[in-house]
Amino acid sequence: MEVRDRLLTPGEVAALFRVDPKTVTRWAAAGRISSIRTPGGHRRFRESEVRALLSAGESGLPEPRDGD
Amino acid sequence: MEVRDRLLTPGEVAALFRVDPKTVTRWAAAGRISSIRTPGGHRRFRESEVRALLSAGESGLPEPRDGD
DNA sequence: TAATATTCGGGTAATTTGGGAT
DNA sequence: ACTGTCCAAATTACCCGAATAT
Repeated sequence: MEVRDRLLTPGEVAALFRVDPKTVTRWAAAGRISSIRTPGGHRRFRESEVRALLSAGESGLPEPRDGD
Repeated sequence: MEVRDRLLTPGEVAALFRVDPKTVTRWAAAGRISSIRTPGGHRRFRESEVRALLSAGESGLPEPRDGD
């Protein structure tokens, strides 16, 4: 759990998952992904969490890890 | 193996292979093709892997599998 | 301050999922 | 063994105007 983590915009997260930015907003509203709120009400997402979710697919093959 | 790879939707993969989207889902469930899951449960596929599969099998010989 | 792009909200189509029967 | 179709439920995409970000 990194203390210092780069924040991604809804548009950036959407591009990584190949979904609409509004879909990312729904994930945050449903608690499927943690989000930070700017004072203006816009959402930001932790890059480490997003990358972890992107790697958590079902491939049937072993996933490479740090240190391999 | 790039972490950041374009992702394709089940419908797009199905169109490329000229099969029903459900068939693509079965390939993913059987581990024949790796897939990423969105937090909502929908599948995404790596474009590089799909193109590799589309280019494979040009030999005219049957593909070796477990049990052959 | 102004200008542009993005991200709010809601509402309604389209797509995907999973199971089951053919 | 593999694929295409039918179904209901869930998820996602696209529409708008207004607010926020840079």
